[in-house]
Amino acid sequence: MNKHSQAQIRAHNESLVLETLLLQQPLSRAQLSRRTHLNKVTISEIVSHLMAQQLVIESGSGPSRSGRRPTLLEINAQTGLALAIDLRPDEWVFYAAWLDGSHCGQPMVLPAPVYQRTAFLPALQLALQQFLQQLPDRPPAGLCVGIHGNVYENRILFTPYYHLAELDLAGPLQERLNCPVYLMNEANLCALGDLGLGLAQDNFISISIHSGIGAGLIQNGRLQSGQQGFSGEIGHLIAVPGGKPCPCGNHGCVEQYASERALLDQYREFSGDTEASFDQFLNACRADQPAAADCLNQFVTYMGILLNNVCRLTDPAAVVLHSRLAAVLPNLLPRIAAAPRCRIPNGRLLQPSQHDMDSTGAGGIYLVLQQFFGVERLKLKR
Amino acid sequence: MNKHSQAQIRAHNESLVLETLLLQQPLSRAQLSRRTHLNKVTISEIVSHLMAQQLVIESGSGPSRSGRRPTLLEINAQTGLALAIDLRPDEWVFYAAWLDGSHCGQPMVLPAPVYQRTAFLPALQLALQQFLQQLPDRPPAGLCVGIHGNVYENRILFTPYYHLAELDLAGPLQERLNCPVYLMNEANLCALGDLGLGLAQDNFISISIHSGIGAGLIQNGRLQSGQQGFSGEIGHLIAVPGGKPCPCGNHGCVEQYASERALLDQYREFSGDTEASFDQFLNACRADQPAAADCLNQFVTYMGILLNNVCRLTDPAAVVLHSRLAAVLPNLLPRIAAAPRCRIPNGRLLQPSQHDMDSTGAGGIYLVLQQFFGVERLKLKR
DNA sequence: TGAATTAGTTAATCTGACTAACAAATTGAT
DNA sequence: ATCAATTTGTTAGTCAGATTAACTAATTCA
Repeated sequence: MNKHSQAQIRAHNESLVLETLLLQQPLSRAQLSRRTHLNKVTISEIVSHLMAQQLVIESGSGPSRSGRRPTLLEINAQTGLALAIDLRPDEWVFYAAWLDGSHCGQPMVLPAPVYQRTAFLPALQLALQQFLQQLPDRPPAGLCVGIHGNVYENRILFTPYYHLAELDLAGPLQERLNCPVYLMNEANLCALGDLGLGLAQDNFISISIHSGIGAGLIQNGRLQSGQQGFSGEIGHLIAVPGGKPCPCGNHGCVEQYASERALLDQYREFSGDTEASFDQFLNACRADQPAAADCLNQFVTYMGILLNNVCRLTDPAAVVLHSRLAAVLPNLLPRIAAAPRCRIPNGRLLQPSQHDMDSTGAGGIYLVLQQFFGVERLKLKR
Repeated sequence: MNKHSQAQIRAHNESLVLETLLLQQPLSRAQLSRRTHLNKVTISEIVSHLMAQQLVIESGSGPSRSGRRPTLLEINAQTGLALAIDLRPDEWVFYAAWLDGSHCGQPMVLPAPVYQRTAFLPALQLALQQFLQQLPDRPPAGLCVGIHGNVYENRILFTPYYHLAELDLAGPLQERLNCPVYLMNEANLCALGDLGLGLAQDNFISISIHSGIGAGLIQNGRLQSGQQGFSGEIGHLIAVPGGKPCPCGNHGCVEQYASERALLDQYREFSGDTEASFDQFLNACRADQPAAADCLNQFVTYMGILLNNVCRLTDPAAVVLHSRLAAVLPNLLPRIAAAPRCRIPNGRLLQPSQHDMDSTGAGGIYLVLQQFFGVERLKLKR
């Protein structure tokens, strides 16, 4: 708990007004007053302050059945940019959005240069510079960098692909951009992205399947990252006691059975095509080839176990699945949900991600805006 | 987010003062001012209000190196009683504590009468009446009833032992006692009890092993009970795909391998003594009998898997184990923590429960006091 | 005995939300 | 057209609660 005093009331109520606007804009002062239960007068004061800061603008007047027509208020989205970068193993993706979360231009994709550790930051700075030049000239509200690995309080603890542990990315970028910089685990960002889209409710878990398997856990509308930022490492839940060895040192981790890498290995073995690519596997799935179908059966089984375990422990309202498989195979999710071992509680949803902007990027934007506006919840405009 | 106004500031700051006192009493007004960062004057006002309510008393003066000696303040523990009941399958236990969490007399234990559903509430009312007669005559601050089963927002959804689903316990008790009544899952209460003892930090998980296996999940100092109060059902994490059938409908739930019931079944099979009791099993463990040792080996293995799965998903700072086994076998916990599959993150603690008051009861007291004082955290006096 | 120090109180000020009264704008009935 | 009814938004004044500054009270130590 923290001390409260007048100044904090004002800050809090200002955030409340912003949050309400961000979730339901456009709104008039009168509507804001009704929704926040703050007095009309208070709302007017707060709004004029926010307008002085250029955060809010009047955007015309709304309809009325009888009585004076309301002056509509909106977040002044054009005054700043939220930035996000997804540092994937194979490519770097740069995202920019206006302050309401709507895209600003297209994401920029670069093939990931494999640099030594010391060259990493300069390369990133350069790429970022290049990206910024394409953008309208607005002060950045913040930058969020999605890391495939473990991050805790802006420190990188471990990355499986690059060797970034303890490399200070945030400091130099912060200095260069003159805005806050946040580092965050990629799966956690996916969860924030789902939250921002309003796809899922206050309690859900967002599962990302790539070459590994990770998850982000949202409880009571907040991301739970655990004591050291290691929560959601569900790729290393043990699905098969004494099963296949995993680089983590254990045996039988789900990641060895249901990740893209595991599926591809399996497919290569079953099909005899030792050079097959993941895309070829996807095509084989679509074509219902027996080798691919066997792989999928196995995938469904292990996903069922994984979902059961996750749901039993945290009782989410929904599970969102981020996977190239789900995008390609429309009946995959129902199959998983119906798997005998899945046991997703009655009526709970297993749903695919629905971002047009990639989820990690959307999550980064969400985080930046959350911090910028000092707000717990908001909605990203598409 | 909620609107803030002057009245709420005062309520919040009053709670802040109470919370600080509850965690660190006795304290002087000056110390309170320093710890809460509230002004001396404000503290004096709040304290005199709390004293008028009989919640706080002056308890003498403290030492001083130089200058006026401070007047020490304490929670006025004797003005009310917190009550808790643990409705175990085999017995009912009634607890009473003063407002600082210290015991008031000994818990009352009754063998659980197996009544029909309709007779349950009258029997409970009668027993409670009897318990209250032994207690000093103070107004109850609240009553918490620990349920072995699923509870959500004071509604009982499912109980494996009694048939209490949708039976309204809270309403009638509330009316009789004239104080708030809370129903809560037993494993969740254990976790609150551990929190109250200060045994564990802000992120931990508390695992209870009886005939089944349950858990309570504390994140950021708050109990996470999931969307429908079903979180922590870890007895039904799948440890062995396609393993032993479980009444829940799945196969291979940990509960079928590491619960007291599972251990006893196993021991009866291994030892050939089909009538052995759990206490006999415990004795056999202490005596290092081969059949018992085999059971324990299996237990250690499955607990290792369970702990790995739980820790990977939620990244707790500690795991507290509530089990008769742990109390009896001092080297059991180190063995589990060292199990090859346990993978509790470096330096994280696996520790036994340390309540002298039973954990469920302590958790009930914690919940009642939390609500009574309107406070997030507090410390139970032993 | 008095200087230094700490605890707690009193009186006055400041900030922010609220109330009441009003002006402005719009609909719809006469 | 005109006026009543209704809704929006503002202005002026009040109230609650935290803060500041200046005080009294009590204690240690030289």
